[in-house]
Amino acid sequence: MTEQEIIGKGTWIDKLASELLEREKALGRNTDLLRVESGLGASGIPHIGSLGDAVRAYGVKLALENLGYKSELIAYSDDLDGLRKIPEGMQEFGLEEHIAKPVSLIPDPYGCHDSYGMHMSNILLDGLDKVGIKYEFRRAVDTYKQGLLKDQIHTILQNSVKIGDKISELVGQEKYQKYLPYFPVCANCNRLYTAESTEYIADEKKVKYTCHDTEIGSKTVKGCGHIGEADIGKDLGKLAWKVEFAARWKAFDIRFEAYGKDIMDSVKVNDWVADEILECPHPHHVKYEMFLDKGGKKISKSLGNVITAQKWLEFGSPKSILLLLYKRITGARELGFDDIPGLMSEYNELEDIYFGRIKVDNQAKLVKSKGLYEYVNLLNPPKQSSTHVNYRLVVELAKIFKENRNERVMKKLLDYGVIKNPEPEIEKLIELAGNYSNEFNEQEKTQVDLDDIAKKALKLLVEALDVDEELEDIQNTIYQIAKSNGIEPKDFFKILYQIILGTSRGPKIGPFISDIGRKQVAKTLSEYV
RNA sequence: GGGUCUAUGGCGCAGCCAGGUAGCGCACCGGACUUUUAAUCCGGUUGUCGAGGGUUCGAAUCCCUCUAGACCCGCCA
Repeated sequence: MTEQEIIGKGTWIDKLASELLEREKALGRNTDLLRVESGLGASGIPHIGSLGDAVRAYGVKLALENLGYKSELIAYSDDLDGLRKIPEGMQEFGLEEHIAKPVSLIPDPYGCHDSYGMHMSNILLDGLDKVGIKYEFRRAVDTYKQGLLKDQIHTILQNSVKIGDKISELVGQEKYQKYLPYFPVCANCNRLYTAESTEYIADEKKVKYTCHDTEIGSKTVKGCGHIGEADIGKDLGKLAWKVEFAARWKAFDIRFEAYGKDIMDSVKVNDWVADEILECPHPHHVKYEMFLDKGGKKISKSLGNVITAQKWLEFGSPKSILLLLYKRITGARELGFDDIPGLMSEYNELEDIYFGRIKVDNQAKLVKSKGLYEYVNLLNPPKQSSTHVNYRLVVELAKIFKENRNERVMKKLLDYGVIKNPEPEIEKLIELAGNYSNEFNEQEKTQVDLDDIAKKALKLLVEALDVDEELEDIQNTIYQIAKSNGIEPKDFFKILYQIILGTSRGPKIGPFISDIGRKQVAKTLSEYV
């Protein structure tokens, strides 16, 4: 591979940006400002996958800028979507009565935002802020209220028959051969979906509707019987997803949008609508797989396995999230909090490559790794490398030291010669790794089988540890006690590890006992005698 | 019914999207060190890269077919 074949920073993001540019040039469009878009769901608690959509779109924006173009990320909250079901863990808020209402018209159950939808969007925006992503925030509710899509809605409704047929042809959904792809919000009961559009009055730009019972999932939602007209430029109502993106792409002049494979069909239809009905070439796309929960491993029962950015950041750095999202886009991936330690180390490794401390022979791979490092730092990499401490090591130490953790773990790291000075960065790492060890290394109190001989030996050890003067050699003491009581030293050590650490192995036990404190260990052991 | 992804030592995975020496962790084996456990350190073994075909000087990587599994869509957004 030669130098000139490498585009930008050599990552998939650069390749995508360059494809986008070539396409724009071929289309002959103005490239003064290349907008990229990310949709934010607002009906449920945002998963890390929703964050990924925006983070990756931001990556493309960075790549475009790096190639010399101006770009901007629009984060668009779909807060006119109706609430379809009550999310896990939110049963107690009495949201039943708000089913089918736009999430921006439902009060915030937590009382801290102007609506339910804004509360949810805000969790995502907060996540973006925390990892350093910059964006222009827009809301569906404002977009429709201000009539920003009215021309596109008009064109779409005038062509509804053609569109309905095409939807049926492309994805096999026949619904829009019968109904208009526009859902008014009922002026009487505020519900979406119950109000069924029956007719479009093109001259007045109004949609006639009737509010009646409808099925959402397996439940029936009551309509109020209201018959009304909705002005597409003023009144609340929204396009069906199958055509809405296209309208938005044209109105906002969007040139790139990534999408998850779950909405592949919608994108296919919207691309056609944009190209053929609205006569505005659809944006460049990339499809990504969904993150899946780890099969069989229940990581966080209480939280229902939802991985939010906020939860992730209790254990991992913002960069670990960015690395996860930028290292790859293809491929199905099972994701869990137990990926954090690996990502934390991988970041350090990338940093070493970037600063030349690790040699990489393959030139293309070197460029790619360096590029990835730069993207993880949002193309603003540090001037010098940070101090590296292995995350897993800190987790192990945090497991041992629960009291005065920061101080004692730091001291151990200094003793081991892993670090030269205590640094705030390391403190943060101890905090993260400490949270991780608290959450995932719950040691079930192992049932330790002790016979009388073992108990006697244990008792002798307790007495030996529980004296005031310093012990010369705890390691040897343990060994001697085992031997003189007819226990295999191997078995005796195993018993001690089981009691102290809940595992059958561990660090060299003499110095380890000193670290924890002799008296403390004596106390723990005495509970088994 | 339509679609997407995945398949790489015993186990878990990376590498594939821009073809160029098949890698990592765990496990396993050997050695060093410690009077003796464990830990640690050093070294080592383990592969028809799911099957078959094609492109190429060269394929885990690109293309086609097949097999198995997972997921998504076929309510709605």
